[in-house]
Amino acid sequence: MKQSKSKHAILGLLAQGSGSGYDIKKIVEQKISHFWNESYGQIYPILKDLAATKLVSRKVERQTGKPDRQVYTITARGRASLDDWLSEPAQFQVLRNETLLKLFFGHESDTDANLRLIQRYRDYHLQLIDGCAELEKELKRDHPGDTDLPYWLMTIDHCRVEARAVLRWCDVTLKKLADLDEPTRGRKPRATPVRQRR
Amino acid sequence: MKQSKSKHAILGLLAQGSGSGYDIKKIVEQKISHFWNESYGQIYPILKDLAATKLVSRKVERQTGKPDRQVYTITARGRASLDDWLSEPAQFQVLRNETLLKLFFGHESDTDANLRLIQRYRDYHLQLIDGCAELEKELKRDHPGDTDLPYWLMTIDHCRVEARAVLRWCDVTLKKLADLDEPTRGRKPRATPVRQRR
DNA sequence: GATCGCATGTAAGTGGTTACATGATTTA
DNA sequence: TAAATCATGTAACCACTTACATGCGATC
Repeated sequence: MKQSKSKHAILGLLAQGSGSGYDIKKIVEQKISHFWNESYGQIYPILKDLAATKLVSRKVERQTGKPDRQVYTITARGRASLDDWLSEPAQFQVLRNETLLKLFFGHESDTDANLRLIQRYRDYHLQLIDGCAELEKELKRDHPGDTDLPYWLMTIDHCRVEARAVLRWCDVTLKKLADLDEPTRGRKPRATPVRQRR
Repeated sequence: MKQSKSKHAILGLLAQGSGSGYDIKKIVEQKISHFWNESYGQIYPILKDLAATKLVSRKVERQTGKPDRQVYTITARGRASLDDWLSEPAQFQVLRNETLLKLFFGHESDTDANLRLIQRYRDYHLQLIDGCAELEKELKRDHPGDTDLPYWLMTIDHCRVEARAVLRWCDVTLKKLADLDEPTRGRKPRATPVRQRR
């Protein structure tokens, strides 16, 4: 098992506070979903593995009415492992962008499809920006004065700054696509069949 | 086998020109590496599968001195499949950003490590911008007047616009990190041991 | 009576990378 | 003579997702 990324992501979250697999999933969705994701299928086996290698400890919390919780807490060894990972340089993996892939094949498609493609991409980034604002408000409300907060806000800022840039690119690109089309068609022929090219 | 993404990526590249698995790999690296990647371990089995399902045809090209080439050409069925895929909306997958993950845990790390983290991220994006400029020049030189060119340039523009935004974010963030640190230390204590926190 | 939230987990499958095998020719 | 380029392919492995199973209590 390597799983270095997910493993350390979970370890890091536990360093910011003990919790269950269910808690981890909630935190991922709420606080870091703009740049990270984890599924239960990863989280539970990794927690088991972390416990087996003594990087975290586990204790059962009985609850009435609700199922028992397995609460995990980082150990000194876990801290050391986290610190090692944090001091290593981060990897930049090539991010696959399906929208750009389709746009790259734009000439194989038709203008309407291309416009729809970028319009959806634009909508998505608008929503992202809203989501960032929402999350920022929430975090500031729920964690005032928290020493972790400034770092959290920096990641939100990254998301927002990037989304804004992409938004502007969308506007420019929508214009370019319309211009590319203009010489060919005399304005809105509409009845373009779906499976047509050029 | 689903492989919808890689499969259609390869199909699309073949639509822009016939070629071998080796050619595909070259094109991926040269033209779309800023937002896509494919390994031989994917390419060759997918080409085999595309040929088996008649979406592409294959013919052997004998070469003297060099090994034979398996040249693949998209068929009418392949075109239809590509068109179907192009008219479907693109998916936005959550991109995992390890740098942001580590920054999110910034308080669990130390300021020097955080600064190094963002500095490396900044360097990477500077290089990316250079790479974009380089690629743009190359494509304009090698494919003047090509009908595909405008779409290719749009994807490069996306990369550049995004990288520039991230670059600015890096500068702001580096300052924020330095400011966060200032109240704690009276300027450059230097001998901070690696495995220290807070 | 349906669905949502809490809570833990597994099995099967997918999508992808890495490393390896082969081997000729050309370049450094 | 070492390494890079051309060229095709496979096997093993890994990371990750999806779907499923279970079951209680609260809300709609």
